[in-house]
Amino acid sequence: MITGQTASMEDYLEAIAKLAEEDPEVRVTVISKRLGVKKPSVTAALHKLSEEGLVEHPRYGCVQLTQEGRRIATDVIRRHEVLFRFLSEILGLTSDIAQEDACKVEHSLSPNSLERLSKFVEFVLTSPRGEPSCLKGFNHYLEHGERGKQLPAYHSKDES
Amino acid sequence: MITGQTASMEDYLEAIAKLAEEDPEVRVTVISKRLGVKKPSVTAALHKLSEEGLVEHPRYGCVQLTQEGRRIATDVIRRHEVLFRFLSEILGLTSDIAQEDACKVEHSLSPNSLERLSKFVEFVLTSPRGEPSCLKGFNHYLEHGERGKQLPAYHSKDES
DNA sequence: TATAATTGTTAGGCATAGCTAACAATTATA
DNA sequence: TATAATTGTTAGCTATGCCTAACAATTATA
Repeated sequence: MITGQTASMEDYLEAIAKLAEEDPEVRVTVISKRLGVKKPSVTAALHKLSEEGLVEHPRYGCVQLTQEGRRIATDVIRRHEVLFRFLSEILGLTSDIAQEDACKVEHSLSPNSLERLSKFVEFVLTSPRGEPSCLKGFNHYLEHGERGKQLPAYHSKDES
Repeated sequence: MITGQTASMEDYLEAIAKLAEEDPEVRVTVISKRLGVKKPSVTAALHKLSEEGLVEHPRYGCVQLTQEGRRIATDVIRRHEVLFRFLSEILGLTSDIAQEDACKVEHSLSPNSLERLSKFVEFVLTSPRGEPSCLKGFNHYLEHGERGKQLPAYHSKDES
C-alpha cells in the first residue's frame, strides 16, 4: 500500500511489533489470535515476509522483525496512532470504533495527508489553556445540535 | 466493505453513477478508462454486479444502475465527498491528493465515523463570520510552525 | 519416558480481481 | 454494402489471501 506492502502484510508486521512489546516470544498462535485468522494463514504470510527479508522465522520457532520489517511496522503504527487520536480525541468516537477504523484506514492514507492530519491533531489538542477551544465548540455543537454563541469571537493577533 | 460490497465493486458502482451524470450512455470503455483497468475486468465486474441486481447490462449495451445499485453508489459518493471536503478544505491538501485519498478511504470508514466527520466538517466550515476561527488558527500554525497568540481566548457562553 | 496436548506446517481448495490473447459484435466509413 | 475500426466478450492465466483437513514437531504431563 503506502509502505510497498499489501494491507494484509502491513497488518502482520504491525501485529508482530505490538505483540513483541508485551512478549518478545512471538508465536504463530498469538499472531493468529490477534488478527483473527487461522494458523496456516499466518505461516503463509510469514513465509512471504521472510522471503522479503522483513521477518526471521525459524521453523517451529519465534518470529522476529528484521530492521527493515521493524521500520515498516513502526511506520504503520504511527499512522494508526495519528488516526486513532483524531477519531477518538477530536471526533469523540468510542475507543473501540476509533481502533477499528484506524486499523482499516491506516493502510490507505497517503504520507501527505497523514502528516497534515498529524499536525492538525497536534494543533487542536495542544491548546494553551485547558480544553482546546475549537473542540469545545464542536462538542457543544454535537450535544445541542447548534453552535453555541461565542463571545467576542476568536481573533488571532496578526489577523489581516 | 461497509455497503456489503468489496472496495472494487464500490468503485465500479461509484464510477458508473458519476459517468452517468455526464452521459447516461455508460459504456464498458469509459468505465475502463475511468478506473484504469482493462475492458475484460469491467465486463467481469458487470457480470457480478448484474447477478446481484445492482446494474443492468444488456450484452454489448449500455450500463445502468438499478435502484439498489444507485442507493449504494450514492452512499459511496457521499462518503467520498465528506472525506474530500475534510482533506481539502480543513487539512488544506491539494485537490489531487484529496481526491486520491478520499477514493481510498471512502471504502473503509465506518458509518459512525463518517457521520461524526461530516458533522465536524460542517461545524468547522460554517463559521458565523468569514473564515472559520479554528481553521484560521490552524493555517497560521501550518505556515509559521507555531500557534498565533490569540486575544482574550475563545469562550463559549455556557461554559462551566 | 511414553502418551497426550499443543503448536506449527503442508497440501489443496476457493473467492476476488486483475491481466493478455483471441474472437465476436457493432458502428463508421470508403 | 463491403470493409475497417471500434467496442465488448470469452477463455485462460496470475497473484493475493483466506480457508479446512491432515500431518509433523514440540512441549507438557501422567
